[in-house]
Amino acid sequence: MKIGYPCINRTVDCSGNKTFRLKSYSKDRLVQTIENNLSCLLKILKFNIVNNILFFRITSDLIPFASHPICTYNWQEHFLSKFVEIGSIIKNYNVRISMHPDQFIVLNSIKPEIVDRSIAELKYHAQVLDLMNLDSTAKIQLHVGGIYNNKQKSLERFCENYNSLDRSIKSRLVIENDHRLYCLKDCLKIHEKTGIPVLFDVFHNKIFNCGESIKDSYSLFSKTWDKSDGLPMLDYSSQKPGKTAGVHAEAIDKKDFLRFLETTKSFDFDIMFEIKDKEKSVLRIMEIVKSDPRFIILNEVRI
DNA sequence: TCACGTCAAGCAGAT
DNA sequence: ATCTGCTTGACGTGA
Repeated sequence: MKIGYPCINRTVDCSGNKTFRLKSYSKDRLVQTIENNLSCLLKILKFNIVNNILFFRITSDLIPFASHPICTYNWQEHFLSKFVEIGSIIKNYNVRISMHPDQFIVLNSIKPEIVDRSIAELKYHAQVLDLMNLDSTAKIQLHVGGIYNNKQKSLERFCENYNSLDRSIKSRLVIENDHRLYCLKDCLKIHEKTGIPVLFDVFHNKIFNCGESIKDSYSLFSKTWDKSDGLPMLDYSSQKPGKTAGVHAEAIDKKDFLRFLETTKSFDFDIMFEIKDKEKSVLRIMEIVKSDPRFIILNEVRI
């Protein structure tokens, strides 16, 4: 069991998700931005390792415009040695990696051009992980997509489009229950048809579910992960008090999380904290869970 | 140097 | 018709 956080670290003195406007695109600007983002990613990973944070979500902004037609530069080759270096650190310290393409990626869209763009973006994500030589336990998590007034048809369209994907994408793609359209049960249906693993979002499930009992949820989603997929992944967050349902909290609610650990003590998975203050909440929780035998702890790491 | 409108891209429900 | 939330900031123009 590992605990991680997504994309951004506010403690290190760099920003690993720098980008620029499409209007100001140039090869030089691209190279310079990627250079910054990759160096910062390495810095964040080292920070994480020293602090026993062994799960991390890499930002989709790593390579700006990677799947946009404007980007014809071979960044893959130009930065190959950097990718390999980062990948070695990840593997040497047994770090778990995920990525989460953003809301524009809709594999079950009714518009073919959106599906095409989405596949191009998935290809970019898979490529990043491939260039780092990571195995199939490094995952790309995606929501099922839209409903378009017909959930059954839209669900089937997801399965068809998933089946047509390259092996390199399929081996990394997992689906996640969202907070208003596709519940855990829907995702499990898709798993039955395609074999795709299901990532469980505890917070989304609280806001929107199809009546699955909490206890069942953990064993049901865990079973969708094969040995080659690694430990099941789970997204965890708390509601920001006084905000509309679905808004993520600023910091982790310690009591709520300890209760969660208690109810799930017969399971093992990797937990992603979707919390605004990122690594700070993870560090606070790490202090508490250090003694929990389920957690993987590195001792006295120098890097 | 700073504030703030806007940024490649989608969807659906709320306002 | 427009805004909100989604992993979220950060770019860059205008003063």
